[in-house]
Amino acid sequence: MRLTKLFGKTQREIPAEADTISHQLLLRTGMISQLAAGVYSYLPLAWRSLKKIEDIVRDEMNKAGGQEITMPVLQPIELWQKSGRAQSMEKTLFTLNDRRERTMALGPTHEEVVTVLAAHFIQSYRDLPLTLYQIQTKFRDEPRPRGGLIRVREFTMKDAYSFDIDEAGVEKSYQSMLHAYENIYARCGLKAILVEADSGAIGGKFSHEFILPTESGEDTVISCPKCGYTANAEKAVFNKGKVKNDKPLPIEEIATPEMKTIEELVKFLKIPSSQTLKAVLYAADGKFIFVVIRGDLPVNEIKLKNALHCQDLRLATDAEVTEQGIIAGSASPVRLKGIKVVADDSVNSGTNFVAGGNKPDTHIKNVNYPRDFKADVVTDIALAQANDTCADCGTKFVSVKGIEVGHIFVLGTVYSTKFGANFIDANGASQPILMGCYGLGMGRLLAAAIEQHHDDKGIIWPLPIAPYQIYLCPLYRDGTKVGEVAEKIYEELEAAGLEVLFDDRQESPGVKFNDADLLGMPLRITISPRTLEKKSVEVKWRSEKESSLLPIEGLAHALKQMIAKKSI
RNA sequence: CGGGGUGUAGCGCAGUUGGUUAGCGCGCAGCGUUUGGGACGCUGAGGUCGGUGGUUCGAAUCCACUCACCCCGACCA
Repeated sequence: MRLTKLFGKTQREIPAEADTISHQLLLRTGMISQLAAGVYSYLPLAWRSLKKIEDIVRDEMNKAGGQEITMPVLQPIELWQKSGRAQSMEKTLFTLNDRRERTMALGPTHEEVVTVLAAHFIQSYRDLPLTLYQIQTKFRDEPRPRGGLIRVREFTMKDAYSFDIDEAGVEKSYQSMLHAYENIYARCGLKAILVEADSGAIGGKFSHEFILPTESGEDTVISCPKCGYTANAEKAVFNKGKVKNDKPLPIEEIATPEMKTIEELVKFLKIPSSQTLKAVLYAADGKFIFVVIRGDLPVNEIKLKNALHCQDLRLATDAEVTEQGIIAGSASPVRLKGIKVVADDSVNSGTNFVAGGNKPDTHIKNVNYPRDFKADVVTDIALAQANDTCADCGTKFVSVKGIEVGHIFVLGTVYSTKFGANFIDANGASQPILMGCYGLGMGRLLAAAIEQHHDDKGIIWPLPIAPYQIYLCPLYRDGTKVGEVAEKIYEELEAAGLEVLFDDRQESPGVKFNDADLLGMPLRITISPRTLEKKSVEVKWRSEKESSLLPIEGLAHALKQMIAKKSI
């Protein structure tokens, strides 16, 4: 491809709206263009790269036994009402009305449709196991699109669905997908880590996420450097330890003037925060919830949400707190009546805690569970952080931020039961099909790849997903043969099946080199009077500092070898 | 939805105690000189100052409403 013909231009300045590095680079290279919040056009360079990622994904899906299909984006809302997700996904679902005023949804994912499809065609255990997948556009009205391609409202996703007759079969399907995912990231030249995850709104038994570590990531991964335990912070369990375990003493009110936060209280009383109980007030689907947790631990709202089985969870407003007769800054589970209490199991990790007094400027000493207060639910609702200790081996956790680029679930019979997707087993009995689902965001993977592979000059494409393998960069000079030779080399390389982006612009060397670095094709070939004297061209990997000379004679062959060697 | 911010040329910005022809840099077009890390000169094109309504002799500038986009939180590939 000639740069003078390529649709899309590089730009020197960083667009003001872009904060994330991948977003900045995608815009500066002219790969994407925004139409609305979370809605983008993909220009030729981005599209080529996406196609390469698709090819890899498709290949691995096929190898894992998947069959490619395409399902409708336009879906009757009744399907979503039947699964219950019209409610649970609520505003995320894009809906529209057809001319007969029937409501349709633009598919945010395809569990409903694929289950209906499976129900149509699967009758016997002989039809199973089966894995179907598609690579296709999804629509989600995200509350907040962000970071360029990292979180968008219209995006291409590879989604696969497995169907099995029993647990053992599900396990097998799940494992083979897991391996396919690992292959995909490796083949794209990306380092993804496998973490245990919360299964979220899709529902189901257990799940894993693949996270690409990068600073601008939305997720936090907690891992144990010793035993290898790795989980999303949303899900991670940890050892909360034991704190002072003295004999329970009688409760006692103490004056704590102006002490509203745990921090202030701890300073004032000169005790560790782990010796206090913190109250956090929530509204869960509009109902008031009193949460108690040890003072040194943050609440994990995902775990809390799961414990409450609620759709919507938010902090209670000041007005709601006051309405319940609770004194903010001194809220207490002791002597609380008529309010649902959820306690983190850390309330059992010690004795004689300091808790709120539910009176202004007052706290209570020597609070013990369950002697002094009751909880409707006691479970793990604490958020794991770096330096917490591993529940398995007691080592301190480390944490890393990253972007979720893949998520796999075991669904069980959640959808098959709702949509009557059954099969006849070997004994002639009807049973619901066991399902799994496996998602992978294509555009997000592209963005994450850039996040992981760039420097201050621009992108450094991993070879397998680079839009072009080679950046051909002649430095024109009047009265020399540079132009002529470049044209010839361009034709030869293309003829040899190499992917070449030919910078045929009449620009100064500085401009060309800077664009070469910005665009980040893996190999740069420079032709100048200087190299021509030696009947050579200069070859340089974008990822490396040093360049070398290669003879023009047999160049295509030599480059192919370099590329083949790099691909291994 | 809650909190914060920004809308002036394709991009980055200035101009905002109201004052007439709205500027600068990059980019773009033409000509010339240049050429191994974003060269230089000259000439030129390009603007509903996000929108609507108001105040005023006069609004990019003041007021009201509104829209869009970005960032932080709840959601997710």
